[in-house]
Amino acid sequence: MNNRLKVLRAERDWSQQDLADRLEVSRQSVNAIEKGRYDPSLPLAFKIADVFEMAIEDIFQRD
Amino acid sequence: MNNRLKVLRAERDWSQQDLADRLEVSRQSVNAIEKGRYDPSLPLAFKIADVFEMAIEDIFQRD
DNA sequence: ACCAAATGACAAACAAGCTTTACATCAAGC
DNA sequence: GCTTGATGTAAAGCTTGTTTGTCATTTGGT
Repeated sequence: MNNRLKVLRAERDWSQQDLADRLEVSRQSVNAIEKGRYDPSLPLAFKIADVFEMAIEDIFQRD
Repeated sequence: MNNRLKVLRAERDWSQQDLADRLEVSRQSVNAIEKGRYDPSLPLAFKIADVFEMAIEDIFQRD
């Protein structure tokens, strides 16, 4: 899965830590997901979609 | 997370095994997800959305 | 009543997601 | 050159997701 986290963060000028705080996960999780080292769980994907006010499909794409 | 798998299967007259075959996962996984014992991974959620030709958000809802 | 298919559940084992801690690198500002 | 904030990575440990195997129960058809 690809994701647009880095861009979406940049658009809002959020650090990985800022996003991690909003998602209530560790900064390392945000980093790992952003770098594609693993995919978020479905609940976390929903939370991410909430935070960015977008559909999951508009944030994550199959590769 | 709630999900509409049972209904969506019923609409198509698919058994859990039928769906499992299409998703390329075990029947036990379909059963467990359907019964809410755990949530699918994000990649599997995407596959489910593909199979039903629906958005993830229209199949899974936060509870 | 019988049979077969479908469903629900559990256990053991392994894979993937997430946490904390910790360390290294990089860029910006002073 | 030093400090600070942001980023990338790694190890160890816990939790969650998925598999295979197995069994019990339910349901539909004949």
